[in-house]
Amino acid sequence: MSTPRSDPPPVPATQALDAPAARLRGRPRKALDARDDGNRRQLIIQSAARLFRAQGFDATSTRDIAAAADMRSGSPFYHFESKNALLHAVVEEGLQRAVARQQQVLQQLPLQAPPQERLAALVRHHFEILFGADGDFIPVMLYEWRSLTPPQRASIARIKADYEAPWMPVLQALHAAGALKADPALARMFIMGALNWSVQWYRPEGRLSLDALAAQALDLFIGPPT
Amino acid sequence: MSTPRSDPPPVPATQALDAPAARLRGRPRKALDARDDGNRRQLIIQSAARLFRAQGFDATSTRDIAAAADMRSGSPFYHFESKNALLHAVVEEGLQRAVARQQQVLQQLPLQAPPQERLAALVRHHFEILFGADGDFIPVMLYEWRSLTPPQRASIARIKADYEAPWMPVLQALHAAGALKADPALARMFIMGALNWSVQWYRPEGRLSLDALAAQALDLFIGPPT
DNA sequence: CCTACCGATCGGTAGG
DNA sequence: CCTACCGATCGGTAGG
Repeated sequence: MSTPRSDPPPVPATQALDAPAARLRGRPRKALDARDDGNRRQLIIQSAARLFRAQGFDATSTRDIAAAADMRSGSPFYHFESKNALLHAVVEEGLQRAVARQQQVLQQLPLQAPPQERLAALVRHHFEILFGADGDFIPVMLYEWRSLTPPQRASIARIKADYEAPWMPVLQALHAAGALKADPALARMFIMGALNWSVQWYRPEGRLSLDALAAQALDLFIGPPT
Repeated sequence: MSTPRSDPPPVPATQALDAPAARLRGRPRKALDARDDGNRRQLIIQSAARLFRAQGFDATSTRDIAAAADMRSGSPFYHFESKNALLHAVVEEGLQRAVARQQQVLQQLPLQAPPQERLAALVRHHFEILFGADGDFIPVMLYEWRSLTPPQRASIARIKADYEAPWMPVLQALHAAGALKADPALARMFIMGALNWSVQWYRPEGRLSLDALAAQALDLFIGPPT
């Protein structure tokens, strides 16, 4: 009457032995598009990001992740050394994408764009990172920073600095122009905090659009556009 | 050679039986000030708050808490139904204290105090809550909201509403006076987010005082005092 | 990448 | 409030 100590068997548990003649009747194969690629690793990262965001790192078991990626419980460890290494991969990948996309956004601005317009683009893009299509990665970083090991944190902090760097000259220009009343370095911390905290209360499916959200944030920090 | 399955024995493990004559030579008594009060429960809450903040709710075992409160592993369950009930108690107690102290702060303001001064008091007090003497409770709420059960969240949300209520008339007055450029309801979310996020980066032992921190936040949101 | 499993830890409890 | 323990779960691994 005791609970089995090992993983539950796969769906069809008819023959236990892997007799050569039974090979083709074994466990159903994965869908073709999910096999033989090198993107099993990506699938794990994607699944982990979603679960880590929804439930938290500690509350997500590696078995949950394996199931979400359509694998058996031990298989994520073929791709990742540890659960922590997987968290690191999620955060690193999300942050690298964010840096790349932010650079694109900034390059698409007119060369002479005023700092107000630059800040608007940065803020709007930041909300996109938080709530857009693959918007699980950065919230995982925001929530689970504590779960990274110190060396992992150092590794992530370097990429994070790349993300934050472009904000400073913009805030300094706004401060010099009198549009920003606080010290630019502290303003950056407060502003990013205000934006990041929105993952706690903003719901993209609600009435308020991301554009309107960004406009209100800018109103608060530097007043309405002139 | 296997690890013991039960808790490690108390420091002196000489006699196993509780022979009446040996009563007075048993396990050392707790310090007098920690005994016979009804405040063992408070000690557990206090210890849990500190550990939950430092390590997170999931990463803190009830054994850690028991040890920090100078008890054996099962004893917290004499005072609390479950680990979750303990988390709820921590958050509830912290929030109730915050509401009470905030009311005091507001009552000490001059009756005719302008909204700028009122917001300054609210912001300054909020930082006090986050970084002051027993500053573990509210950060636990901010970090571990997800770990509360839905009924617990509803219970806490009611007290949270009491805490947040006094902010709205102040922000509305500032908006009407032209000092606050964003919609007051959204401004409240952004402002509290900016303040709350500071637990991620501000260190009270650093160069920046809480007063200076509050002044900078006010500069950002409504400009320098006139 | 799966099978079958280990060792550790954890929340919680019966009984005193 | 302690003792002694249970059942479940979890991260991770050897071997194929």
